[in-house]
Amino acid sequence: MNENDKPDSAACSAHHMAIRDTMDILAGKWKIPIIGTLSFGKKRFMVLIASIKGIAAKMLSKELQELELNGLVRRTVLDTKPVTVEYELTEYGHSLRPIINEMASWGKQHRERIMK
Amino acid sequence: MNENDKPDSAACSAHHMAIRDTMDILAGKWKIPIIGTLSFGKKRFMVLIASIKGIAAKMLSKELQELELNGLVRRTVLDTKPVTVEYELTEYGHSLRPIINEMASWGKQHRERIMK
DNA sequence: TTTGATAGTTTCTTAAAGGAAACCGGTTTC
DNA sequence: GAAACCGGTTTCCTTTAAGAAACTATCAAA
Repeated sequence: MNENDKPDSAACSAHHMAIRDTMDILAGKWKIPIIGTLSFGKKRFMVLIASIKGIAAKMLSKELQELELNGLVRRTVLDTKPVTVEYELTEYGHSLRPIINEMASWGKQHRERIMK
Repeated sequence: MNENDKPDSAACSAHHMAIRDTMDILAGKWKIPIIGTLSFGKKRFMVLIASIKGIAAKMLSKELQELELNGLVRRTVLDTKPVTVEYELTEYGHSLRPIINEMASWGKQHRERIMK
């Protein structure tokens, strides 16, 4: 294979597509904070609002919907006096751990590298 | 530690920041295709334009500048008849491999999961 | 019956990302 | 001298992401 050839562009673009899928799922300002917060256990809507500094209700609800759609988060309505809603990471949601950890450690050493 | 507490919010937000740094570096529609294409070897500007389907000169040049700024890509001007410019991944650029591979494999199985 | 809590939605506005097309400066071949 | 090649930049426009603030529906306690 010559360096300047496109090597198997079909497999290659499937590769890029898979990466983009993953990026899209984690995209936006709030997905990581939300997943990070939920990784410590289930939380109600208002608790999330309070835990994630700066997030607005609109954003939280929108991002949670996307995460739920992708099967990463489970939403449970509880039959309490004022209705409460609990959000938690699914098993599948937890499967993002390795990726997130890799990104965190790369990001950390990158910051150090940039500083000096 | 109670499940509903914020556990060490300082370390936690440093963690999120590191993840965001990594995401930002890979963000945008073209970073992954560019890195992917360069991972097979150095390429000239026009070759990149031709290899990366759909990219416009403006975007390519902008994204390459960012990648260079972050030390992931090296730009070399060659003293040829019409000046040509070669772009290549640095060692540092190659250090993204593990992350990119993890994202690719997670993305692949996610796509399969969504299909069924 | 008014107030407060919960879990959102709606509306309006601004900021950032991205694309299409034209342009530019240097060089070289016809 | 005209046209072409290379590596961009500029301008203009559209789309998308995000934030702030107000609003809604349901229930329960005071």
